[in-house]
Amino acid sequence: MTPANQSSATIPDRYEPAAVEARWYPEWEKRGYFRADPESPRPPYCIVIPPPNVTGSLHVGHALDNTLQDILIRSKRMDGFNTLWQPGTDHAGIATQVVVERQLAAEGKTKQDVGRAAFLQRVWAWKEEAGGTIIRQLKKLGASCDWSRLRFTMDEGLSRAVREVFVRLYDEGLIYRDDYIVNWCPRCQTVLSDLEVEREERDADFVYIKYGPLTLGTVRPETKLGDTGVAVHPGDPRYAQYVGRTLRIPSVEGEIDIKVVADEAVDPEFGTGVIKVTPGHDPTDFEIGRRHGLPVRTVIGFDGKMTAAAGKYAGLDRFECRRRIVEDMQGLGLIDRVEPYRHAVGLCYRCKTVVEPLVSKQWYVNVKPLAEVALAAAHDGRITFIPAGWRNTYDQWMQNIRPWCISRQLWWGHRIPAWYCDKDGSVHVSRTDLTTCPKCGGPLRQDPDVLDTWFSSGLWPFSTLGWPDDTPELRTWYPTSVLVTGFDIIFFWVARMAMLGLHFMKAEPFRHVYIHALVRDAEGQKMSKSKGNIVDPLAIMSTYGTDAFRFTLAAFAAQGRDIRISDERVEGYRNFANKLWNAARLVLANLEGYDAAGDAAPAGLAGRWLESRLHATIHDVRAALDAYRFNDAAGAIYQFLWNDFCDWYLEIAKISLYRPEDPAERHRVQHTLVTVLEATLRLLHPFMPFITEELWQRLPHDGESIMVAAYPKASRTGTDAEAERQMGVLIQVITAIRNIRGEMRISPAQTLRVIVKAADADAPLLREHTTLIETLARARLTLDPRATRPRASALGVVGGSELYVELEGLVDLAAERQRLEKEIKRIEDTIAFTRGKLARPDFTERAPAEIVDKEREKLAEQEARHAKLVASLSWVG
RNA sequence: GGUCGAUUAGCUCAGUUGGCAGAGCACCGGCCUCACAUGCCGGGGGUCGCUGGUUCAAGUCCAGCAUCGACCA
Repeated sequence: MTPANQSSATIPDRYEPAAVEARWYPEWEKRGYFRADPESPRPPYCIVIPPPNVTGSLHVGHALDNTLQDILIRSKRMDGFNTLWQPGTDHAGIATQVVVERQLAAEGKTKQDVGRAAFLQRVWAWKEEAGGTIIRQLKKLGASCDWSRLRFTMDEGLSRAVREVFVRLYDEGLIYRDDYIVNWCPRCQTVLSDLEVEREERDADFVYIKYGPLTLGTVRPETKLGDTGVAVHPGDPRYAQYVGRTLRIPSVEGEIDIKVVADEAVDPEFGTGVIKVTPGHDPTDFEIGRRHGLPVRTVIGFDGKMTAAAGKYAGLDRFECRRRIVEDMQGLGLIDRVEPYRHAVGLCYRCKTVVEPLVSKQWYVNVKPLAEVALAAAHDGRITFIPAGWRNTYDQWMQNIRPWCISRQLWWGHRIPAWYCDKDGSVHVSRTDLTTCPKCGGPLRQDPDVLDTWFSSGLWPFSTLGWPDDTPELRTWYPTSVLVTGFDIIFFWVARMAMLGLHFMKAEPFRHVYIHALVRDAEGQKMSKSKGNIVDPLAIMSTYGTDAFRFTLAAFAAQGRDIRISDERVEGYRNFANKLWNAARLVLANLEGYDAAGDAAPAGLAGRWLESRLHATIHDVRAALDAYRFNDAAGAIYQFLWNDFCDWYLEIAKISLYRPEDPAERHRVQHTLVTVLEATLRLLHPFMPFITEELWQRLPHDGESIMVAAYPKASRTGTDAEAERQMGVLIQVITAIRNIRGEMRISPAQTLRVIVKAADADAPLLREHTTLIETLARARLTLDPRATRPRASALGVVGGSELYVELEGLVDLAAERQRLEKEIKRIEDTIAFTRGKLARPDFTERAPAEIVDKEREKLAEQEARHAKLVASLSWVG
């Protein structure tokens, strides 16, 4: 046992987080506490970090996500598990490339100017420059990741995993190339997967165009140039006569031929029930076109401008073309009418440019078979969602899953391992780079595209552990224990990790998926740079301390809710940290003469009560953590520390500490203070790692760091019902006296004289703890079983006992009369309620006997209390 | 349009098997009481969105409605 190593004289009366945080984190890291050991015989516990963008910086969402992970990891580590928190970052293909392109643009250059190799060199340089930021920030947050295992999606091992997966899926026929309609971002110059397109409601003109005998509505008149048909619902009698015919109709480009087809996809209720079919520029139309053999006519190019096929509109921006074509049609009398319309527009999730559906040749994963396995794993409980409701979201997506477009027209990322032979037209997919065609020996060129970033992060739970090699890490920690992330990422990560993990590892990548809320600002708005309502976690940490920030996040992490964060809320928990600091200061200031090694006599009533409360708290915290109820865990500790420990026990302890007539009693109190505080610090450590380490080191303790001390266990004999009951009586007595003082507006400086007519059952208890009551209530007690109520006194009733607080000369009695009347009114309401309940035969006959008995008991108590209060009215008249 | 969620004190939110509504902040009153004014003591404040239903008993279960939100199309 290490003795307290610093006297309280040197401890400031306010907790100053900055110095403490700066001291302990490097120390923990230096001592290797974060390091995981795959050879350890202890039970494994593993979390892989959802990898943040390597060149990004920490936002509040990361802070929440990683605080919760750290709470889990630290508590499990302390609890004896062989924990690995696997850190890493991803290369964020589009986002990172955009940044570097912008840097080049500032120099007046494009990436084509510098060329692919030089461009990639610049991206790597930028990655080296910016790549450390988020890692440093995670350390600032206190994250206890095993940094020696830091991985990056584009490092050598993970790149090998990516290639292995690509080749295997290709060999299994699950990866293929197809000409299909894709989401194209004209700004980023790349294709996007369905998931990477965001929807946004926008106002638009719904233009009704005359198509010969038909009229149809569209929000995209410019795509009219690409129309190769019109479609109606097969059951629509209005248009049945036209189906199958080819109409020659006037158009901006002169007369054109349009085929009329019937297709189930048309909603007869919508607009006129006729739609134009533009297979080259609309996903639905593409499908309709395929079903009816309509040709694809591409009129908008990859640059977002009209192509040569658009005739006189060629070269115009697509939106400019829209205006012009409406004008022209208006001139030709081809517009029937224009109506306002609100519809969802697809936007690039990185740059918010309106996505253009285009037909092109891309690589796809047929994820359907993988999804079926992933679905089954969630159904039979191998993967459990917490809260369970998120499984629905996962299920629905998995059930309706569509082929995953994985190629991207970017330079930054994993180059697709496919080579084309122009001589014989063959395609070769390979684990190793190829130079000559295996078939004809001719030259090969590699596919210029790279893979979707999410393709590599989908492998994360096993690629980071060494796959495709059979490593000790994989054997020890796969499947991992839990994935902690936000619901916005269920499809991007959770679903892909589940599919790929199950496919390649034949086991689920994680047993639990804990989905937490999204962090919003104080008004409940989603944070965004454009709104300027970004809460900067680093600013909060430096103002209020990392511990306060972490605790705030945990305390608000109730399941299934958004979290609104604001300075005031963090301030409250900053105060909590300060409260703990000062409580410890009080303890440390009173350890003189304390021998930690010496045996303490059994604690007195208050000590036994406190230990019982502590055990209940430990039990609650563990149960809450097991269920990922972080807010309950945080709340239980907060309540115990502030209310039970500080408000009650410390005040009681002072009696013995400040009046050391009885050294044995003083020693017992010291012992309770030290052991309870020490255990509470350990319980709190995962939430507030810094302040708890600092205080723990100053208290007598075993071991070298709280980080590697044992997480408190709730023993079976921990709770002491009798001590809780007895303390409950004392607390009620003290509160009753304080209540009279408060209501009567008697100064705290005034010692009250109180005559106690104790109920027989409680008389010994009250006699034994007279000093305790007197000190906490600031009163002088006279215990007298035969006391009569003095004139000019206030009455307090606790159980069967009566308290007479002498008011002679202190207050006017009308005030006490008022107070009594208020209390009588209140108890009469309660009695009426209870009587009403017991009067109904339905209740007494049908409710369980124990519930009815409880109600009867309650009523008796209430009536006794009422009688005493009523009787006492005459004493103040 | 489909799916899911929310609606509880002035504000932000807890409320896990149905059994007399809780917290923090804010507010009111009293205190610089030798750990802490980032504090201490006391207090007020809610038809638990609306309407029905099940039940002895509903914030809690069921149905409908209203409002808000998210996701998917």
